[in-house]
Amino acid sequence: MFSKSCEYGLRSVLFIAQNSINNNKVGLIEIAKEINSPTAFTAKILQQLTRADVIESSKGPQGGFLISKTGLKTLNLAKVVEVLDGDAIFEGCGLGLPQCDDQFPCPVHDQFLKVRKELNVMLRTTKVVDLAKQLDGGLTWLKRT
Amino acid sequence: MFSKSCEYGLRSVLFIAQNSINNNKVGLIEIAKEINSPTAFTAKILQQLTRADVIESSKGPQGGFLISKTGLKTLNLAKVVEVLDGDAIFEGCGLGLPQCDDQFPCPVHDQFLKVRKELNVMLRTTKVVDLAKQLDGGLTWLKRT
DNA sequence: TTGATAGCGGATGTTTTTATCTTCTATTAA
DNA sequence: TTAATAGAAGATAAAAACATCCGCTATCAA
Repeated sequence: MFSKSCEYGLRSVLFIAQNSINNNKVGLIEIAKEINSPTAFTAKILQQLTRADVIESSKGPQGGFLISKTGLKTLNLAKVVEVLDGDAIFEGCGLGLPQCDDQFPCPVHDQFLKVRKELNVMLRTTKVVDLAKQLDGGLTWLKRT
Repeated sequence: MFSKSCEYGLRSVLFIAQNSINNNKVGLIEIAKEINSPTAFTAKILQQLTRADVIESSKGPQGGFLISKTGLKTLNLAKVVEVLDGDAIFEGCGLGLPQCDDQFPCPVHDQFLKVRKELNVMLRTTKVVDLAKQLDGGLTWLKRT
């Protein structure tokens, strides 16, 4: 469904969000360890998310990553996916045809339009902060303890 | 959503099905040309589909690919996707977590379960033969003429 | 002010996916 | 029976995705 980058990105964002709720900044090493991802690769992804203003970073000792209170209010899954995987999953033709649109639909156009729309709505309406709260409450897991 | 292999595979199957409806066998060159795919790569994909009994092939002059009448009756999109992309799209965790299940759900488990289920139902209930008929009737396109 | 820390950015390496090339075998028709 | 056709299969190559390494810069605390 998503690229590895996007999976690591989503997991990172959720873990950072969980910590930001508790006013806690988290560093790269801790993030990679906690979401079980390759450290250096995760660093690249966090850089992308920082540049896109999805998360904030600070350098130096006691540095790390966080999501601001205002950021938490609006951040949804779609934004993270968009930054890391682009809009292919939202827009692209199911059969990979470049010329497929409503006027010249591919054979699976209608079927995919419906499913993709549902995915889009789900990603757009699912707020990171809500998932982070469930995670913090022990209702969901990023890693088997 | 799907790999390139799977996209080419689905397009091939639909084109072969359209021809099989009209009792027409089609060769590799024609398929690749008609669905706008790299010929040699498409050959590999057709081999996979042949081995999996999704399509049938015959060698030599007048050889080519086809889908039998009985095959057409039952073939759906899910089968093709399964052969070429495996079941990751149906089963895998949205965040790529290996230990994610109903008992230890990841933060997006419920949301993805729903979307994935819809995708699964859509792929299983969409019959290749019906899409092929629409294609044959000029209602949908695999290639802009 | 200086040393340690931690993120940044460019270069590099590995693996997987995508794609091609070549040789072989089965089939058909003349 | 033979020449041409067309798919099968293995080796090879190119591109993209995944991942690492290393020197740099900003920051904080002593």
